[in-house]
Formats: sequence, C-alpha cells, structure tokens
Amino acid sequence: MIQSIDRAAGILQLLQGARRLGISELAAGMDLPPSTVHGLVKSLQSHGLVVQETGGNRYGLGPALLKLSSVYLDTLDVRSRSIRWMHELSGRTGAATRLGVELFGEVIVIHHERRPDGTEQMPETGVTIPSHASALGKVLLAYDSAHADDVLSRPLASLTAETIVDPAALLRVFDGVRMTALGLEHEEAVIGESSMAMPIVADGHSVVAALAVVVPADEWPVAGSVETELRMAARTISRELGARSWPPAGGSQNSRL
Amino acid sequence: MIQSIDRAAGILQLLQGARRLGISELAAGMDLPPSTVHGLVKSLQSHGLVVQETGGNRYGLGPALLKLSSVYLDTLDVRSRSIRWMHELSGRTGAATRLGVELFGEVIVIHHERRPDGTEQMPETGVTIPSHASALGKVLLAYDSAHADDVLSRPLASLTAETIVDPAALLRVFDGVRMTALGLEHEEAVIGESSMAMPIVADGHSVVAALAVVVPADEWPVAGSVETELRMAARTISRELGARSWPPAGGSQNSRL
DNA sequence: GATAAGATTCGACATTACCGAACAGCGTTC
DNA sequence: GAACGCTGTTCGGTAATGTCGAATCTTATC
Repeated sequence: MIQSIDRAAGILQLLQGARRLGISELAAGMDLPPSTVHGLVKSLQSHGLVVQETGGNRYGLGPALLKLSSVYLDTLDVRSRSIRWMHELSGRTGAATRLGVELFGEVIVIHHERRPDGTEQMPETGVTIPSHASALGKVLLAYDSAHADDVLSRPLASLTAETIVDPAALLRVFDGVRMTALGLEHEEAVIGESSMAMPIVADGHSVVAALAVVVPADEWPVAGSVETELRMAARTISRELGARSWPPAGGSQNSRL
Repeated sequence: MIQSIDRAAGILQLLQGARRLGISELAAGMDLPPSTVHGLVKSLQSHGLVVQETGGNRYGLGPALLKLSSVYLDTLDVRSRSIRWMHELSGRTGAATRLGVELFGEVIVIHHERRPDGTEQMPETGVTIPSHASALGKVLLAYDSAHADDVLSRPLASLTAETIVDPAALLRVFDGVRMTALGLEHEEAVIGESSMAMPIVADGHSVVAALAVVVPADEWPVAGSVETELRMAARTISRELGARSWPPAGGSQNSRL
C-alpha cells in the first residue's frame, strides 16, 4: 500500500531472483528511473538488507535478512514443537521429513529433517515449492479456500509430466484431502521424489502448517506403517498446539464447493 | 534515508526483539501515531515480511524473510566454498566450526558445522555475537578499521567476567591479531566456551569472513595441531576465493594506529 | 450489558520522496 | 592517448505521497 515499501520489497524480490544486480538493471526491472532506485537501494543498504559488492557497483541481499529470518524461525511455535517429533518420525520411517507453511501460493519449508542414512543431503529449510505440485501444498490449500482460489486463478506451472495443471482436477484433489486429511504427490515437483503430507492444527481448528514424509520415487507407494507414523506425529503435534480435534473437520472449508 | 523505509526497518527490528507486538505497542516503540504504524505494518504484511497472528491482533516477522535469507546464503561464495572444508576441519579437530561475517558491530554466523560427536547441538546459522567478545569478531574488526572505530566508539557490553570492555585493550588485541592472523577468545562471550578464529580473504586482499573453531572451555588452550588445521583450512578457502596471499598483509589496515 | 482498550478507516494537509537533469568515474573504442 | 558511452551518484524543484488526528468498528473486560 505504501509506495516506497512496495518498491523496496520489489527490489528485494528482484535480488532474490537474480543474485546480483546493478542500479540500472534494477531500474529496468522495476520500470523506474535510476535515481529513484538508487535512493531506495541506499536506504535498504543502510539497514543491512542489501549489500554492495566489495569494490563493485552491484548489489545483493544482505545479512540482516539472515538475522531476521533466524528470529522468525524462533517465533514459530509449530516449528519448535515439531522438531523433536520430526526427528522421531524420520528415525522410525527412514525417510526425510519436511514442515511447511503457505507463502503466496507456494510452500516454504520451515524445518527439514534429513534421512537418517548418512547420505549427503542439502538442508532444505527456506526452500519454496509450488503448492499445486507438492503434498504439503495440497494439504495447506485444501484447508484454506482463500489461498486456494488465489492459486487456481492463475495458470499452474508444469514442473514434470505428472504435475496437475487442471484447476478442476486440483479441486477434486482438495476434496479428497479433506476427507482423509492426507495429501499425496508422486514425482509432481521433482522427478524421483514422492511425498505424503498431513495437516498440523493449532488453537482449535486452524491449519497452521503441514508435515510431510519425503521418499525416493521407487519406494512409492510407501508402506502403511509410514502413513500410520505420519498420522501419529501430525496428531501429537496438533494436540500439543491446542487442537481440539484431529483430523480437522474440513468438509466445508472451501467455500466454492 | 527514505523515511518510510527507515520506519519499516525499525518495525522489523522491534519485532526482532519482541517476538509479537500489537499496533499500539509498535507505535509506542517507534514513537509514532498508531495510524501511521498501521499503514506501514499492512504494507509489510502484504509482502509477507510480517504476519498477523491467526485470529489475533498482534504481528510478528513473516515467512518471506526466510526465503530471502535462504537466497542470501546461496549468494555467498565464501559460504559455498567453505562448507566442505569446514566439514573436514570439524572432522579432524573434533570441534564445532563457525563461519561469520560483520553485521553492524556484531558477527553473524553464516555457517555452522556441528561437533562430530553425536551430541545434540543447536544449529547456529543466523545467530549473532557481539564482535568484541568473540574470536570471529576480533579478526573481522582487526582488518576493518571503519567498523572497528564504530564499535569502539560505543560502550562495550560485558557478557562474562572475561569480556574485554576497554577500547584501548581491544586495539592492542587487534594489533596482535594482525601480526599472527589469529583471534582468540576464552569464555568472553559464553561461559564454558572458547574459540580461535582466522581471516578468510577474497579477491586479492579484502577480508570477507572469519573462520573459527569452537571448543569447550576446559579443552583450552587447544592443541597446536588444531591451530595448524585451522590455518590450513583458512588458507585453502582463501586461495580458492582468489586471495593473492595468506595471511593477509594487515600491518597498516587500521588507520588509527 | 456497559465500558474501555485497541485496531482500523478516512480525508485534509504539508511533508516527503520522486524524478529529470547535470556531474563524476570507468572502461572501451578508435 | 583522447573521446566516447555507460553506469552510478548528487542535487533541487515539484506535486504526489505518506502522515496524522479524529471517527468508527471490533474485541476483550468487568
């Protein structure tokens, strides 16, 4: 709403896509005169939100963002409560687990527990995945009609041959998710990777996050015991967060149905 | 420089300190009328930089920060180059290692390698430590006179009985750091914890980060082999980043001497 | 059910940030 | 080696913009 904040956020967004940009590149990207962009960038720089390349004239994201995000993660009750159960869940199932929340039509991973076998794995905290192509996203959207409408109103990107790009098909998927409190995905985002997710409920009924088990595609479908373990973890975490019932009553959450 | 961005950054800073605040609390903290703060907060909210407590009227930091910081970490060449050597270093020394950069008189940890013994340890990436009370900070300040002056111009907080709070004493410490390319700290920030740090150099001469080995205080002073390992790691990483010489020639970096 | 505290909306005002033009600093080209 | 062009930066006039006070609405408290 406030113009200069909108523009500042736009600059951060641009720098998020292209790691380093000069003033004129930013100006072109924002469709603004360079002098305007210069003022905005300098303001952001003075707060450590962007930094100037040493000795250069290009800018990138700054370390203050890391501190802010570190505090953000600490403020999430869902996350702190989930960590030990996710560790347990990964141990029991031998699979990686992810905890995710909604962010503008995508899912952002707020905690990632590695597969317990010692293989080298990227930490995925902070990674974003399109909602319509992930188990986490399907669960989050199924219980959040406002965001679901938003996502479905735009064209759905196809990431693999399996990605669901038909809005009507996705709506049917959401129906299924609400019936079973279970979201599935088989090589829809990344080839060779499949996952299963369930909602995390807090303060009565609201779905605040989703918890997923991620397995290699050749282990799909997973054993029934994995689903049971996931269900127990999701229910336990939800109870600790003050959920009145789990699975959540989701029959009429999506107003469009 | 731009007022509304300054204020927006101030709001983020306040939310960094107190995890959740209402509009009027923020207004009090910023010494501004509530309606003004409301506009700023709503703008930040529309970009996911802050979020409103579900069903409540308080605000906290938002998930967009996590995505931004995740990209920030990816943009750091120092970090990506250091990770594998830090893993190696932790393996050889049996100690935790940290990589840090300067942020407004503090050090922010941009990568943390756990001690290899299986004990439960917090991930520390994103944590900040006062520069004057850490080995990382001493190294960074010793090679950066501008920030050193800035830090010394303000009173130095005492974190433990060992914290150096006398500016003159710190300047002498910096001299020593530049002679040996080695910063030390023994229970100056956290009781029971000691560390040793060395500079990481990139693009010729500029010190862009510092690398530390962290050990329990009762293992202090560390064996000479640890210092050797650290030196080799710091030199190797620096060379990969295009350093012309290591240790850096630091004799006259601090203009005040 | 009444009261109060806080959040939110709205509109007039003047402060504020925006923009164009001029300047400076480099690297490149001829 | 000089002129050019590109990019970043500075500056000041202008009007668009964000700010602020009062009014309204919402939620918690007693």
